[in-house]
Amino acid sequence: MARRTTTAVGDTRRALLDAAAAEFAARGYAGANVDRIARAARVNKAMIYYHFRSKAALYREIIRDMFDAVAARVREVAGSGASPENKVRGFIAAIAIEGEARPHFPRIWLREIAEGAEHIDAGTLRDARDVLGALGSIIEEGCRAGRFHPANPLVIHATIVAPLMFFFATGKFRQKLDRHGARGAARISRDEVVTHLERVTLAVLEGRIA
Amino acid sequence: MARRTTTAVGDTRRALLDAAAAEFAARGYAGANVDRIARAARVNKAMIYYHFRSKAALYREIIRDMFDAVAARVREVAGSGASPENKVRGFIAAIAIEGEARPHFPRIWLREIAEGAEHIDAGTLRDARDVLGALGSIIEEGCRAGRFHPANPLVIHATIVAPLMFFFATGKFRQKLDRHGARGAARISRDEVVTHLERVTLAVLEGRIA
DNA sequence: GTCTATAAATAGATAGAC
DNA sequence: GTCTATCTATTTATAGAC
Repeated sequence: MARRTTTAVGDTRRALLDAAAAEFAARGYAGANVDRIARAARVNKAMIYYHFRSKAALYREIIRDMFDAVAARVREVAGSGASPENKVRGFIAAIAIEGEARPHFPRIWLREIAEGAEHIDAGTLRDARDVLGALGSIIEEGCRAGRFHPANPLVIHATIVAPLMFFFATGKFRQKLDRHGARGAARISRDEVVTHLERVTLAVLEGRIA
Repeated sequence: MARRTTTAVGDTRRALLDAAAAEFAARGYAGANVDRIARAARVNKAMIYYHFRSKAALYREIIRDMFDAVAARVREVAGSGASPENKVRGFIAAIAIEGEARPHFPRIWLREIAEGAEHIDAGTLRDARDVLGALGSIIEEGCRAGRFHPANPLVIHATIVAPLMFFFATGKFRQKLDRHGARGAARISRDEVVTHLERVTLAVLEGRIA
């Protein structure tokens, strides 16, 4: 019997991580409240300090998990045997899938940008660098194969990642706008955005823009 | 003599607004500290409650100023006699100019998105709706003139505004990345981003993408 | 691993003199 | 309009029992 009567091992930890991600996304690092996190996780507050060391350490762990997942998926795409075109599609999908799988990631990501990556540790910074590097190598590979024109990876990165994070993070905002006269602001699908980004990015890289 | 010996009328108010914008950008609404704002403005803390009513009211005023400025500029572009193509260029320029003129705007904008526009009053919401509406009418005008293909204004908006705000807000982050192995992350100009967005957006709207 | 109780610091806000 | 002093509530964090 590997389980307790009511609670599985690690449940408290998981519940805290989930509740904390929601709280950090909604209120930011400084605005987040450990009491509220504990209450939402239906766990005693002291457990935060037992399982993690501090509010800051809890936050860093959440950040690290998110960026690790994105970086891993992107590295996998870049290292695969796919064509440069499909690697670009895979890159866009990687960001979209991870941004969607972790409902609080996009909002936390926006806040970290605003904060100048202040709460980010060396490993997470390496993740960010790797994502950018992977995109750069995909572009280079396409250029060597004579299928892509040279382009600044930072510009391509910004025009893919920013709209995607923006889209995922604006769910609430768009519903509010919809109710206030911007008819249809809420009616837009994830696929519409992804397809648009694929079309545009590939057109740019393949020099299909007059 | 309309001035006092040392301090012009309204100086305290202005100093507080500037210091507060910096504080809110760096730490978010909940994380911002009124003591720190007063200290940075070299003004007594009680002045915040005299000139504004509360921390919340001070924040709302900053938000309103920023979005009013953007909306005004965008409305001007949409209502001008320019061609649809130049109106699109004007729209992109409007966002870029205001995002650049108010150094704290992009980071505060990112945070507001993350917060689901919680601190936003009705006037500011109207601004947001008008910006989206103006872009929609520019696209419609281009379609009626047979120069644009139909496109979802929300998608076009996201692919313009998100990368621009992202670019302006990531100044610090990109310098950090640059020092950590992402060679050239800091070496990218505002004009490079704006030119890229103009080219891509017009190519999409004019159906010049295969 | 989990709980109660509480310490210690910091926050937003105001009263009242000048 | 500006300043000092202070009130009150909230917050992170820990000690210690179970």
